Amino acid sequence: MLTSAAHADAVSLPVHRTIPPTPPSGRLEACFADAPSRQLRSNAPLFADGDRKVNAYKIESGVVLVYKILNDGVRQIVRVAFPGDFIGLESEDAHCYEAQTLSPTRIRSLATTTLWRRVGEDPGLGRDIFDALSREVADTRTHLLMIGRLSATSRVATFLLSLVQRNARRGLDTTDILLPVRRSDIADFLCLSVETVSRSLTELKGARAISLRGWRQVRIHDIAMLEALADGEDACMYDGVGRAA
Amino acid sequence: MLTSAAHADAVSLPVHRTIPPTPPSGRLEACFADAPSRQLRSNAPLFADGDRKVNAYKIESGVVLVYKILNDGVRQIVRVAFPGDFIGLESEDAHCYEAQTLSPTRIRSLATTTLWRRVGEDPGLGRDIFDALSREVADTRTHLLMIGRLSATSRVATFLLSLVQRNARRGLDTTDILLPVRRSDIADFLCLSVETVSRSLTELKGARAISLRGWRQVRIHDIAMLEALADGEDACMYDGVGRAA
DNA sequence: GCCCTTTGTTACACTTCGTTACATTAGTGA
DNA sequence: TCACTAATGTAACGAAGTGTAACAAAGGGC
Repeated sequence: MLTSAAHADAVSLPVHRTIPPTPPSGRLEACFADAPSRQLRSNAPLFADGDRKVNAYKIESGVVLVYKILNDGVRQIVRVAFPGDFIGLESEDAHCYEAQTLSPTRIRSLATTTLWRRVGEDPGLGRDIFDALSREVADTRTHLLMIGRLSATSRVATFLLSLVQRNARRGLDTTDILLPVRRSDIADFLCLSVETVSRSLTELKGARAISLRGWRQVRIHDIAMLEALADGEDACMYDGVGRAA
Repeated sequence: MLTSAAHADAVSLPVHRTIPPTPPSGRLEACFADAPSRQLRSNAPLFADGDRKVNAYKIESGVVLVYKILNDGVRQIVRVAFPGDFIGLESEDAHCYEAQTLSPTRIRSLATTTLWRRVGEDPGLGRDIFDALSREVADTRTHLLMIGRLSATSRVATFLLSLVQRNARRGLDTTDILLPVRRSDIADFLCLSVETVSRSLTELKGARAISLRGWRQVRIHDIAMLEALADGEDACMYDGVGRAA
C-alpha cells in the first residue's frame, strides 16, 4: 500500500502514544495570568495571514481555528486550539496563518515586546517558550504523518481519539464527546472531503466503536476498537481483546 | 477536487513564496563555531527514535535525513537537512525521530546543557533558537500543506523548486541540480510511491520543464513552467509567459 | 570488458477518495 | 407544532495514485 512498507496490509501511526508528558513549569502561564483579556464572539478573526505580529495569545475559553486559505480557496486548518493553548507564539515578524474563533471565546493578549523583555529578566520563561514551540513542532509533524500516511477512516478515528485524550487531560467526560467543530472543519483539518468524513463516521458507527447523538455528540463505545481502527486495522480484524486477528 | 474549494480546477500552494527571509543575527552559529566536529560516513545514525536528547547538531557538510519508522515499516521523512542546518534543537527530553546521514557528513555537536547555560548568559542566543524553531514550525506546516493538498506532480515540482532555491541561497548552480537523494527518499518525503515519483519526473520531463541526465542530475529548462506545475496547473495550460491560459 | 547489484522506469489491474447530485436530519423561530 | 434552513448523510461514478511485476539503466568489482 505504501512506500517502503514491510509486509503489512495496514498503515499505522503511534500517534496517540507519542504525546509528551505535560511539562509542569508554569512560567509562561504566569506571564499571561495578568495580561488583559478580551471576549470575542463566534467567527471573530484574531489575526490574518500577513498581519504584522504584535501579540501572542492564550485561550481562556472557547475554540480557535488556525488555518490558511490557499490560492484557490481551499482552507487548510493546521490547528484547533482549546482553552489553555497558546497561539501565535511561533510567528516571527508576521503571521502566515489566519486565526478565527469558532465559538464565543475569551483570550488574553500579550505584546511580544513585553514577552521578550520578560524573557530577558527570567531565562526560565525562555525555556517555557522553547518547550511550547517544541510541542508545536511535534504536533505538526504528527499531523503531517496522519495526513500523509493514514486512510480516511484512520484519520477520523485518530481525530476522535485526540479529543478523548484532551478531555481526559482536562478531567472531562471521555465517553460522551462534544465535537467542537462541524464536519467541514474536520474535513479541512484532516485533508478530506466532507462526504468522506461523513462516510468514515458512519463506518466507525457501523463497527460499533462509536454512536452519534445529534450532530455534535459522539459516544465512545469501544475505545480499543477505535484505536485499532486508527491504527489502520479493518473493523473485522478487531477481535475485541487486543490486536488484530 | 478538494474540500471547500471555490471554483478552481487545480490546487495550489504559495509554497515557494512563503519562505521567510533569513535572519541575520548569528549567535547560534557562533555558539556552534567552536563545538567539536565529527566526520560521519554514509548511512550513519545520528540519533534514534526514543534516545535521550543530549546534543544538538549543526551540519557542516553532507546531508542528513530526519525520519520516523511507523509501526508497519513505512518510513516518513520529515526533513532533509543540509549544511548550515541545525538538527535536534526541537526535541525536549527525548528524540522522537531518527536521524541518519545520507552521504559522508561532518557535524558539530553541542551538549544541550551547554546550550542552555549559554542562553542564560546571552538572551540574544535564546532569541536565535526561537527563530530557528519558528522556522521549523513554518517549514513543517508548509510540508503538511504540500502533502495534504498538492497532486503528485505538484509535490515533485515543489521539491525540485526547493532544491533550486537552496542552491540559489548558497550561490550554487540553479540550472543543473544534483539530487541529494534517491527516488525512494523523495517518495518517503512526499508521501508518494517510488513509481509515482518516477512517473511525475517523466511528466515534468515531457512538459519540457526539466530534463534528466543520469539519475541524480536534473537540468531546469523552464523554471516558470515548473512553478506553474507546482501550482497545480496542467502542462498544457502553461502559455510560456505568465499564468495559465 | 563482463557480471552482478542497485536503482529507476513503465504497464496494467485495483483501491481509495473526490465529485456530483439528491435525500435526510437537527435545530430554529413563527 | 410546523415549516424552514443549514448542516449532514448517501449513492453512483470517475480520477488519481498504488502495488505488482517485468524490464531498463547505471555503477562497482573483477
